[in-house]
Amino acid sequence: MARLAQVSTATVSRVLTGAKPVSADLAQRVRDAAAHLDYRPNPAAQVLLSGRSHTVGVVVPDLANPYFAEVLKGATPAAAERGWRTLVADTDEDPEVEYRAATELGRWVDGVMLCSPRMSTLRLRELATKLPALVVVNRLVRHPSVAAVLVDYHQGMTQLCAHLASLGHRRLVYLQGPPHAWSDGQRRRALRTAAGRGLDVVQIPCGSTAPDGHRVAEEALGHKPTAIVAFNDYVALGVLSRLTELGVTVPHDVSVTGFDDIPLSALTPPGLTTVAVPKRTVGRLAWERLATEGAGPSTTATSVPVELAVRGSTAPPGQGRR
Amino acid sequence: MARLAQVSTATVSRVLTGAKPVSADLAQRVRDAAAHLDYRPNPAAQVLLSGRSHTVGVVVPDLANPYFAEVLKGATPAAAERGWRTLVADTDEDPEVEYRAATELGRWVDGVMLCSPRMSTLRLRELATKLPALVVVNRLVRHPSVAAVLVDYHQGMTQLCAHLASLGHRRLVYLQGPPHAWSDGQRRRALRTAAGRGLDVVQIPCGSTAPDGHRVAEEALGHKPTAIVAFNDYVALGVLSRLTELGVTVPHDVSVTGFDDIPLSALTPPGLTTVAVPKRTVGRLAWERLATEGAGPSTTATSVPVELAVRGSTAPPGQGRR
DNA sequence: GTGAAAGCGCTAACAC
DNA sequence: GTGTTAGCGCTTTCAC
Repeated sequence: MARLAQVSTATVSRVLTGAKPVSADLAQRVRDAAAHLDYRPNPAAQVLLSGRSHTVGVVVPDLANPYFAEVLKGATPAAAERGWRTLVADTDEDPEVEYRAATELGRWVDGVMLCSPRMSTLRLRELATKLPALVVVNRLVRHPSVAAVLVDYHQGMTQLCAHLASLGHRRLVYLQGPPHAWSDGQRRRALRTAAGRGLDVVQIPCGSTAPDGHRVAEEALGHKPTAIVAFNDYVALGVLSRLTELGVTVPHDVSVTGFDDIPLSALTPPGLTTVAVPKRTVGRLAWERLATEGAGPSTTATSVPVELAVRGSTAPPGQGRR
Repeated sequence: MARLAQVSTATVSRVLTGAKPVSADLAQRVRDAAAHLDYRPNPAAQVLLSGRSHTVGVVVPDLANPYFAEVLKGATPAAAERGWRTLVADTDEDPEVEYRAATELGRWVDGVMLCSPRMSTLRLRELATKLPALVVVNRLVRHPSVAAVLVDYHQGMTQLCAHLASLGHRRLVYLQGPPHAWSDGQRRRALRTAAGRGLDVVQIPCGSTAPDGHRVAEEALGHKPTAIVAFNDYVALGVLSRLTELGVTVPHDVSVTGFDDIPLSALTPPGLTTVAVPKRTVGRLAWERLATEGAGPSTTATSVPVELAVRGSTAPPGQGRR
């Protein structure tokens, strides 16, 4: 390459990085040769020398969950705009895999974006000291070097409860999310507050997928609620399916709500009442927190607002069961 | 590190890689020091030296599509078992982004897994010469250095048609997938054969998502089919939603089929008749083809069988519309 | 069985 | 403005 252009390797580097001025003549020769050979600097050598890979690692509990896929679709293009890559790891909801994936990624990348981590706070703090930079999505971590982007689940659930209460609902069943999910805790905190205001809330363990919702729907019904509040939309879809099988009509016999607002939610008759979360925005913001690392104390968490989306799956109760 | 253990860096390397025998005494000192410092070899340096990153790049058109998320969940653990990483890129169905992503990944990784590529065959061949190794999923490429893993969509669609024909269906509407999708071509090839055997098939452009299916369902109905054959399950779910809105009963008024067998398909009443594709197996096989690169001529494509899954969304036609 | 040293490809510091 | 050189951290000769 340098030989073809008859210049030193340093000159090639200067032309390609634009770090120092090079005479027009040489610069052209270098560019011609580079184009001719389809030459690109070896990334490994660049990383070794600079210690920076311009890559951010993204760790998610489950890529098949549309929520995280969307977060990724927010983060990746935002990063690409500045010439950064994203490297994704799926942990299958396993806290141990999560920790290992983050640690290992940390050796390659300049920063890690940890989405809805299931690991303990202790290990999370450990990670903070090991990784070059860390931003956590959907989990509050009090640590000077950990940035956080938080969706306001508490506010969303509060709005959902207010909506149901205003329709006249008094008895709800809440289908809990995965264990150790911070976002589940936020939702439940809001439910406790709502319960203090006269709403009767039964909670049952469930999960985060449609099969989970399908499985527990009948049990939920056993508690005679007027509304079933699912951890997220995907779970709610499973609930709706099961209710249909059971001959229970929504919202006539029981109301159902979700959370997140995935594409199917608007379509599935009668339309799922949910809380819209700007998922791509979450991804973009998380990337930005990582990119502007050091531009200020990261102790403040970025909060992302949500919006109630009322559709056909909620209605006043009390028409009674058939 | 080497200083702490009072040995040369070469000895450290030999202990850690296990390349050459080292006396028990030294080996223990090295291991202790490594554990104490939580030492790990710098990956960039290893890559620079060896030219191998033990990383495979996976390029998919859309991560939000459960299909590709599942393929990934097949490939990643299989690769991890051998100490390999996967690096994922989402191209948003854009052939240009796809080419760039694969090319750029190729500089980092030891091989690229290109899933359902939308780019032209010409560019695909170009890629083959640029990349260290290439396996293509769901696309037939005749090139000596390109391995292929193909799902037998043709066979699946043939079975689906046979099933519908045996129920007595004579007029179908097929909702086409994304342009340039090889798998769509395979399905259509099977449909043409079926058409030659007396099945009347109307094809209309659609896409690969639930909103796509929702959008075109009414148009499909306009062709007065007794069955609607969707490109995939996700599309079919959109169709089912729209039909419900329109007061059209499945399978009484019209039968509906999907393809792929995603988790929701089994749940959604009345249960979606579809073709089950072993998605994780596809991912695993693709990884294996990449890993055993050079272990033989890659000109033969690996074919993955599929299986018809009959559920409630298909039934004999002819009860007529209400 | 062990250490010293070369060199992977690149960029920054240092001559000229 | 340009070339020469050192050195990023590792593994692999090559000597001993």
